[in-house]
Amino acid sequence: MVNPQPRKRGRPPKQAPDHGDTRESLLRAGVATLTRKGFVATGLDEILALANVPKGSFYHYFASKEAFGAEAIARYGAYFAAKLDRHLLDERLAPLDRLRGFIANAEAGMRRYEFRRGCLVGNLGQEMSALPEAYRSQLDAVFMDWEARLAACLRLAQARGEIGSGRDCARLAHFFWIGWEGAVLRAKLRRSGEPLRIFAEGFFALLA
Amino acid sequence: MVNPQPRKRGRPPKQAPDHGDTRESLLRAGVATLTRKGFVATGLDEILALANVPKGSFYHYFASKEAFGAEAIARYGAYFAAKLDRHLLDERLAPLDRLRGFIANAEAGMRRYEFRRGCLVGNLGQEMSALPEAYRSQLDAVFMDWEARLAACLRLAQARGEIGSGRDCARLAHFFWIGWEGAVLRAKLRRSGEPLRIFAEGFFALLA
DNA sequence: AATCATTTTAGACTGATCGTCTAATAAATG
DNA sequence: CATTTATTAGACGATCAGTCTAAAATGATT
Repeated sequence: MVNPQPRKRGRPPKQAPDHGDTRESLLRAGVATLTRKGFVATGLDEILALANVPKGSFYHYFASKEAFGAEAIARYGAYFAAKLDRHLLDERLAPLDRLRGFIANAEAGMRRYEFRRGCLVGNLGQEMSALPEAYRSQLDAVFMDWEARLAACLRLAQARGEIGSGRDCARLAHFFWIGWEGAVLRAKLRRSGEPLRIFAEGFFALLA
Repeated sequence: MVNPQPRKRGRPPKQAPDHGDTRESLLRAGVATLTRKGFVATGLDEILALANVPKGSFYHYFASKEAFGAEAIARYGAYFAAKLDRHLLDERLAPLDRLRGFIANAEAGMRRYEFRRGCLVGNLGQEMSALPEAYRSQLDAVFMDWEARLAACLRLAQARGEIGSGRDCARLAHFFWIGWEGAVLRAKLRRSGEPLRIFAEGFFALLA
């Protein structure tokens, strides 16, 4: 349960900074649930129950499920980009070791939820043909953002001679995220981190 | 529309061999729709309308939506395995060219539907946490079947020295399907065959 | 302090759609 | 003609996203 305490009716006090707290709980619960079950399979009632927020509040803060989903995508995209940077910009490690660190961390994260949660962006991407068309460009933009961050890291490795100088790092980054989403999908299906490791191994073999 | 003619109530005449036709129409329409929209997002009404079959008939032929889905998975798995064999066992081509042929054919197939249809097995795998648990082993088995067929083809290439003799072809095949599903997902999202080509290029680079 | 305005919540309600089921219908069978 | 078997029509309750009204609790105004 994300926010177990009950809420009081009426306007909240100003010094008790409830401001945006309900909204925040909803988004947190939404990201968690969408990451696990996807958009179509997730009912508002489920998010509401997880956040301990009454239904009446939802439509006070969000215009629709579609608008809520768009914010959840943005939220997840930013959260994940920050996590990525924490690894890929860590100057204590060699560039490729940073990527290895991210991969290990991602597997640990999936294991923590018994491989039931995947990637929100991947989930919604797969559902695209049943989703609001406006999500398409948003999801694609998130991928491109992640790719740019990875490409920068790969270029650092390339400058150190750890990636052949002829290789196109942007293309390699593209390749990585294409395959990584497949690996996450498969890890969810098999309830195992092995697909993540198999893909990672292949990816690193490709760089040499 | 898969089967446009209307149906009469009551037991059908014997000489007009409708036998199994309704059921067949349902499965065909089901595979098409599940390949496009996934399991949860697809309502029975949509399949029924596509097959031009009345709702009451559905539960005459199938015990439940879950049972119907299981048959659709099996149907798609077998259909796809046959398509795979048509390429991978084509002795007129060198083993790796057979794989290239399959990839090109798959891209053409996706383009034909404007990249709106993906892979039924991949779709349902992604939805797994909202699906009947019984699907898990079934979907995994389909993947393993496809992997075995690809691995055999790769071993042929290895025997011809086109893949390093130290490489584990089963593992390479596993890598391929992990990444391929990611590429299909991305192709759907971008409405473009480019992700398929980028993944394929990387995969072949990995073999050398 | 009393009043008013604003923000938020409670939860019943709507219409659509979901998967499922029963009773009726029509042909085959004896 | 009576019975059995195959098929369908349409009703059913559950659940869905989304709406709405009234109540409640605070801030602002006087």
